[in-house]
Amino acid sequence: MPPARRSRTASSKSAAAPADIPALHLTRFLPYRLSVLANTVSHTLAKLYEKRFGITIPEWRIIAVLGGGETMSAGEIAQRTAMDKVQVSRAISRMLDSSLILRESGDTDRRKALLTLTPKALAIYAEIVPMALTYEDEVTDALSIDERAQLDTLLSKLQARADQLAARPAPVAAQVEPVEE
Amino acid sequence: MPPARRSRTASSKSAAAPADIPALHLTRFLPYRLSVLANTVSHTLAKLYEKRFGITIPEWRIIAVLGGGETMSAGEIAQRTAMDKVQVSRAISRMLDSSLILRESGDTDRRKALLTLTPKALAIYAEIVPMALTYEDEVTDALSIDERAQLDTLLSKLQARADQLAARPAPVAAQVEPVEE
DNA sequence: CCATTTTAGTTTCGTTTGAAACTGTTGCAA
DNA sequence: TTGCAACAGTTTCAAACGAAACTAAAATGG
Repeated sequence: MPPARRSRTASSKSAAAPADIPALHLTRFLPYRLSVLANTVSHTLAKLYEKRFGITIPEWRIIAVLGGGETMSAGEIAQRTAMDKVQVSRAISRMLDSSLILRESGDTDRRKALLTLTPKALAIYAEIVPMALTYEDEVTDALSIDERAQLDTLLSKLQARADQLAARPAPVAAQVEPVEE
Repeated sequence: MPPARRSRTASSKSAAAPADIPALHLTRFLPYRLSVLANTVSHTLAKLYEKRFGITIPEWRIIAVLGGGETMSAGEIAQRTAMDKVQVSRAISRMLDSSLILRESGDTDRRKALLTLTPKALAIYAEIVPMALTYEDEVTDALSIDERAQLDTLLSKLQARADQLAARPAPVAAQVEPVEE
């Protein structure tokens, strides 16, 4: 069932009486729901990774993109994992310490370091991928086949829109001085 | 279109050759997609809140649940916002500093503090709710009416399942010693 | 060529986080 | 009662984070 939509009456700015302010219920607020769901899922998975392999989510992501045996630069990893370069840099230095990754500076461009997984990391990859996919399956088991396809579509559309809105410069017009009582 | 499902061949544990390991593409991996989407959305919204009102997401959530003018304890807030008590405690102390919240210790139970928004915070509530709903609308504008209903259903089902899986005790059987090369 | 800008990645710094320990209060039970 | 467990909330400490400054190498262009 479509959620009952709240009415959006104009709000009087100084109202201490909450009566005419449109209500917002967090539990029906999309950003909140997404955040809670993503959190639950990530957290569960992170505990699994941590317990079994002692790695964090950033490290797992790097293993995931390099798991095919490819070699790439930190920048490429950042793009593919949607992490920023600082996060990638730190994860890589942790992985160097635990010899999960190999770094050799590029031949043609000495700024770019070529990164490859070590056999140790590849062994983790081989074990962690089935684990991750199993967990994903367990979650999506809550859905019918049709619903899984819907989910795929919806997530893509929402991400595209969210990206678009995120890229939009801050609404300058609404820039007013902070609220005072 | 339903995402092409990856085959799940058995993996040889020590394989340094990546050939027979089931592939995992982050961009199709549900936990990753959820995390990126939730992140994009939260981040965009957080910047809006911060710019306009100088508040963080935890503070916004507290304002959201107390915005009706109700009074409740920190514990209740924690439940309703899905934040843990530490996060709530810290947000409240920030809000006390900026006089967004009022705390009076309970009469019958002096452990529980009764929390209420100040008029200043209610004014923020009145302004922020339309902003938040507008952003939500902008995001969901990417979807048809049908799709919005689907989204509601899917998120509820996924959250229920994720909660269930999170509550499940860690798979003890899989507890093996860390991977060594 | 040399000076400037751009790019790749790292470091730093102040803040936020999460887990665990802690304080104070209430409820329960011998 | 008083002694102990459970509860509400806070503090502490170490790890993780993000933004911005920084270093080093390549590309640009006058």
